[in-house]
Amino acid sequence: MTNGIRSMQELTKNQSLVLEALTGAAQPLGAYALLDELRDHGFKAPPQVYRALDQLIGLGLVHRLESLNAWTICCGNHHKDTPVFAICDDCGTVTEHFDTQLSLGISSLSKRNGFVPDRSIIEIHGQCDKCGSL
Amino acid sequence: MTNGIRSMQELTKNQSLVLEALTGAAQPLGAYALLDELRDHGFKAPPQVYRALDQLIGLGLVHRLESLNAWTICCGNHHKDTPVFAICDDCGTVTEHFDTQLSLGISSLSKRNGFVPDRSIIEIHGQCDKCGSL
DNA sequence: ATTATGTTGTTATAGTATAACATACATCTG
DNA sequence: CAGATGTATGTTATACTATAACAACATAAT
Repeated sequence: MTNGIRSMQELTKNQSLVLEALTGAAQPLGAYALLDELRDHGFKAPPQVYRALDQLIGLGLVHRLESLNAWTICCGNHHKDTPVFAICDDCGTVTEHFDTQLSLGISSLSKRNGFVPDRSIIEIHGQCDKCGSL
Repeated sequence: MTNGIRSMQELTKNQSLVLEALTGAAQPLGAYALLDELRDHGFKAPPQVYRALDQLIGLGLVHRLESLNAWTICCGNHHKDTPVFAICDDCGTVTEHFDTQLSLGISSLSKRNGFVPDRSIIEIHGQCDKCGSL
């Protein structure tokens, strides 16, 4: 299986291009923003972007922000913990956090309700440090 | 102002129709599912649905599920608290919860980072009670 | 080599949401 | 009342987001 081997060694060209574009961005990018940025590198159609994004998510290198329809790089190796995103509605900046209390809260609430959690989404909209103090 | 008065007394026709459709549904509904259900009642175009949904959300009667692109009725008067949704990926059932630990966690994390929270999204995907025990 | 399998490219289309303008209707003001 | 204002609603058109389906290509195993 080519994919299993490659995932250990390196990313495909498309995966690398998408990851670099996201890394260079100050904010999360939408799929079509990525497509536009990567046309010079040979990208021509949405599926190329969506596939690379799905694969990068599978590798834990990228997150999707559900409330923005956008993607951002994963900062760190906290795989398995639920990431928490603070999204500034003024300047668009998004920061990623990990929080034990929130992770435990998800587990606890799930257990209490007989629910088996698989993946959780926590996104906080508001004003960031900078924008809040203006 | 008509709206201020009406919001105290009653919903507009479109708002009522959308709310009833959501109340009668076993699961969250998408905007176009609502549109189809309400064509018999005179609905003809998406904006009618989206406007009613926005208004109902403003009134605290309806929630949007960001990870499903769908809407559901709000169960209760917990206005101000962050709702937590448990979404069964097997049967599609969604339950709404309120959790002090999670609410405090959101506040705490925000304060720690100088973030001013406005609205938060917590959605847990997994298997519900029923589906998990099959 | 040939088949089987998986990955990528490409076209077409499906699904979700909103802009923009038209119309109607109620309330306020002179 | 007449006109101004504000909101809600209807309607058309379009923008934005995502995936299905098939073709082309590459790779690995038999």
